[in-house]
Amino acid sequence: MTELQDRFRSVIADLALGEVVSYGEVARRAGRRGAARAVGAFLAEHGGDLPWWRVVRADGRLAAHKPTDQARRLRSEGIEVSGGRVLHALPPR
DNA sequence: TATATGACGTTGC
DNA sequence: AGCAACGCCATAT
Repeated sequence: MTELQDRFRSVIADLALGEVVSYGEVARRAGRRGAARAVGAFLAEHGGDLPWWRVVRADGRLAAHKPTDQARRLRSEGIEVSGGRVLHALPPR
């Protein structure tokens, strides 16, 4: 586990219930602005014990591989999901 | 070193 | 809204 991965893990582990952030936001909070893809790569192997479902794309779309599972988990936390998108927040900027 | 890849992001058409 | 190009960062080969 590299130090960068450790920071990613920390940021994601600290996400509160119902708190949804983008991959880019996670990278930013970890001090690696722009490393959104790296966040995805990290979750791909060490995402087992982390709340990976609270991480979505910048436009609100859900993760590409397990969208249904993610939608189910998000809804169980009170977050509205429709058309594979999180409505709640994430307005374009 | 160099190239390819992907749970991404932005911009422009 | 949807799509295609790039750009970007870390890894794997």
